[in-house]
Amino acid sequence: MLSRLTRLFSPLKSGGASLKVNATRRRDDTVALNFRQTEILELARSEGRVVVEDLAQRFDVTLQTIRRDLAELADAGHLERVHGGATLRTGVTNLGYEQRRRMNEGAKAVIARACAAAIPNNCSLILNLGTTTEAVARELLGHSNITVVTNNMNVANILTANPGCEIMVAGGALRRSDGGLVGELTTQFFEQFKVDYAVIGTSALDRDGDLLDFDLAEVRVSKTIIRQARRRFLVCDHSKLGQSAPARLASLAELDTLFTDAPLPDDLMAKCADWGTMVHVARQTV
Amino acid sequence: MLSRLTRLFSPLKSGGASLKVNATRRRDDTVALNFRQTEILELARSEGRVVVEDLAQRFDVTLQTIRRDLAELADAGHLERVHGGATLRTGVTNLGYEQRRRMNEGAKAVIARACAAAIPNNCSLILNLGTTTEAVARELLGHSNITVVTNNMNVANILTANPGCEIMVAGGALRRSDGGLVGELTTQFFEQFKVDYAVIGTSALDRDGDLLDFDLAEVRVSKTIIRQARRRFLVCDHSKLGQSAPARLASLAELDTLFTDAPLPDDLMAKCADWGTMVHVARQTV
DNA sequence: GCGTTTTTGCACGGTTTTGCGCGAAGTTTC
DNA sequence: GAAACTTCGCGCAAAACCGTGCAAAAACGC
Repeated sequence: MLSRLTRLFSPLKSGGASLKVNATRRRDDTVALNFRQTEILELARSEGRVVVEDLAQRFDVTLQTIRRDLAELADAGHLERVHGGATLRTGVTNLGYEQRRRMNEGAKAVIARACAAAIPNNCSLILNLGTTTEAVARELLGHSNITVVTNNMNVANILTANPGCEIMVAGGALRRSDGGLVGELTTQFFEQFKVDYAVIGTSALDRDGDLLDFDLAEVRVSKTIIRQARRRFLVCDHSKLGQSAPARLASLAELDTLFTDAPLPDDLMAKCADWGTMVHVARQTV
Repeated sequence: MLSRLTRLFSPLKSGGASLKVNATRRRDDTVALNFRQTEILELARSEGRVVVEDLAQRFDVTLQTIRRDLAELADAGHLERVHGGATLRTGVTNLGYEQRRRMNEGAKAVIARACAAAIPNNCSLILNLGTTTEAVARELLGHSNITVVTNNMNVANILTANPGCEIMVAGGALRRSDGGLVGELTTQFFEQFKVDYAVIGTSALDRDGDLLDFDLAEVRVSKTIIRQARRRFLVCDHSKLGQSAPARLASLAELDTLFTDAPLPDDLMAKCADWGTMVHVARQTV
């Protein structure tokens, strides 16, 4: 812990003529990053963190080389070095949230990929709160000429890496726990838009096909989002199935497509067929 | 084969002092790229980067030739040379902002400290764009029970570390270069608030006491911020003095206090006295 | 065709980057 | 709280990469 703080307060040493720098120095004292460093930064931006060992393997270089890269990126203020790797410097680091993000990481990724594949270029969409919608943002990094409206600061951060994406951040009260913007003002903000697609997540999906959540303020925002979109996608991994939460957000009946990673129970499947809600079960591509 | 095609692309070699440049020089001092260079540039644009070795193989020329090409493309400002190849200039990294943040780092810190000292606990305030206002946010980490409304994502990130601070993020279009939220929607958002203090920065402060900036959209937002606050603080280090920028944001006359790090010229000082604008010159504490 | 200009290839010395070994610092476990 | 294990940073030597001068080759103008 202390080590992290020391790091924050040590950039003075790089202020003057720093010695061996593994990247070419420009006139203006900024540094042109080499290939690997650029890519590491991209990775960090999309994943939120990078691990020394993984990077070494990925680029087929030794650990020392990666460490040098990370040290430079940290010096330049782009990353924050931590034991074993590096993270983005964004302050929104909530332990519980990080944990939730890692849960079913693989499942979320395949769901997100399927969802992103259903979203064309040249369109507008809303991404709301949730770790799965963040995964969708990551999969949208390759899309071009899209406008994304979001109340999720993490989504906004991720999508800055995509120059072909205009980002509109919704106003509102910032929730520290997950970087979410919620409240009356957020609702008002979304009311000023009408987009082609909405991608929403949920805390729970019960047997009746109802989407449930814990925070009433968040639910109000989500309801508005659903209202302001032409097509509505739900991204939701199997762990949410059969769970419960106090606030009702919507019914699957109101949505166009559900992207998930495991087949629904037969009765729910039948209901979806009734409602005309498509169900897309994404499969792990080994 | 390719070398023969090169011919086709080297017109107008009309004289001028010929340096040793591997591309023909035109009257207007721009350079006509040869066939290979054009294609390299295209490749770079589509791939994001090019590798010396790959290019040499692709064009069936030696490494030196490619290096010469890249050197020229870099000279012309089209590419950024890095070890082993070259990347697009507008890479993923938005330097420039980092750089600005580091300029006069010390001065900004003392200015920010003075400004934060003038802000009590239990109040509401707006922090707008600018690296100096970010410094203020850092100095506000110790305050308690404050509400901060901001259109600066960095400020929001910084203040998440202060649990005694409610953060309201303004909605709007996200500007990648500095994490700023600007535009009509941002203005609308601020119009819904009335706060105790506004802390604003500026790109330039001229001899007439006018605050100037480059981006008109940003200026509109700033004007609104000034209107929605009971007391207005300007934080502005000495490097901004006497600078110029196209858009007029406000006059010192409209502000309550200026926090800076060097005394103003006498005439401007007199004007401030006239206007009742306090000037607080913060001193470096060794 | 012949002189001139431009471009390319080759050789060489200098610079940057990388890998390796080692002691120090940090993290985990019991 | 101490031992076992990782991870880290640094110095040094090898390897890869870079720029430059010079001569051969190609293309051009007339």
